[in-house]
Amino acid sequence: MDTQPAQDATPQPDEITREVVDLMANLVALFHREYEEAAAARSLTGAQAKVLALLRRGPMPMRQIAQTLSCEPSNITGIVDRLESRGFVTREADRQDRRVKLVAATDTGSAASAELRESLNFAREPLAALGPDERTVLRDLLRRMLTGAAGPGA
Amino acid sequence: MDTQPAQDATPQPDEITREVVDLMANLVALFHREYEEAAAARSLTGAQAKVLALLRRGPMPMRQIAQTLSCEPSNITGIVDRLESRGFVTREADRQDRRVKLVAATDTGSAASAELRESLNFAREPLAALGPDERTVLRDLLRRMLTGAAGPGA
DNA sequence: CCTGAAAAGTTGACAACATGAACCTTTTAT
DNA sequence: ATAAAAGGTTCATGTTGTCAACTTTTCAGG
Repeated sequence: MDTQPAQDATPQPDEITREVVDLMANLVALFHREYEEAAAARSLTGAQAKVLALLRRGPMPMRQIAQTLSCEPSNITGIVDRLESRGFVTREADRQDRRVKLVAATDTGSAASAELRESLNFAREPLAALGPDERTVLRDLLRRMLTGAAGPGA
Repeated sequence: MDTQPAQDATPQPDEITREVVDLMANLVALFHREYEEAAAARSLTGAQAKVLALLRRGPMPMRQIAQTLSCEPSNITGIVDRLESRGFVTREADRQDRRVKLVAATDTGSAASAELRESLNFAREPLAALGPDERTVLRDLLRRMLTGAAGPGA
């Protein structure tokens, strides 16, 4: 295990970084599957669950939803259509700017979202392998990673 | 900081766990977006890139691909169709069992996959916030989480 | 005031992904 | 030899995603 010097122009990623990326990819895949499953168990798709989760803090304009999820506004139209037709959200025009449609979760929607969130906390297998102290360390590391990047606050 | 005793039947998730789950969800979203972007930059979809990544270790039957990605075999048919039509993979019958179709990456396919993997290592913004020691700690934690769960080995 | 540019959402066409049922081929068991 | 089972594919259907064109509302100049 000789430490190889970073060569000239290419920022050669060290072994640790490479492995962390791989592990992360696996964890992301696992997380993603479980999220989809948990959503499906409540007859929601992943995308619908994500939108519903965004509305936990209050109503939000279509455009902002699209920006937060990094997709086209026209895509959100369809997702909200389906959520609305099932009574999970409502659409109403903003008083200040009538171009804006504020999407708000109904009680049913909030309940479904909260329930899903709770189920995630419990079903999350991977975390079971870590003790309290380790979770704290993990939390701090994740915090650093997220605030350093595109941290949307809170 | 009083340690609250686990109450009776409900495994009340502590604050730390809850926050870790939330952070994880954000990180997963970020990772996912970047993966899709990196794949799109090589005119691959996320699903296609995932399949191609699976073939890094050698040819694999359709069914096994489906199982690994937790989806229906019929879904893989389409994805492999598109990869094949672009020369990224080949399909050939297994000698032992001619029902089985072995999907193998072509040179072009392997190159694209490797390139994407490399680009991930470098583009991974969140990791930039962590120093070498912290990455090591993170790696160990992630390892524990994955081997404890449904670790498919390495 | 009025006209035109810009912003927010929606619509329509289209491709990819995902599922489930029905089907064909090959293997395996009886 | 025949039936059951396993691996893939096909078809129908629904959701997600993009892009371009369009409507409505707001805002900026003249």
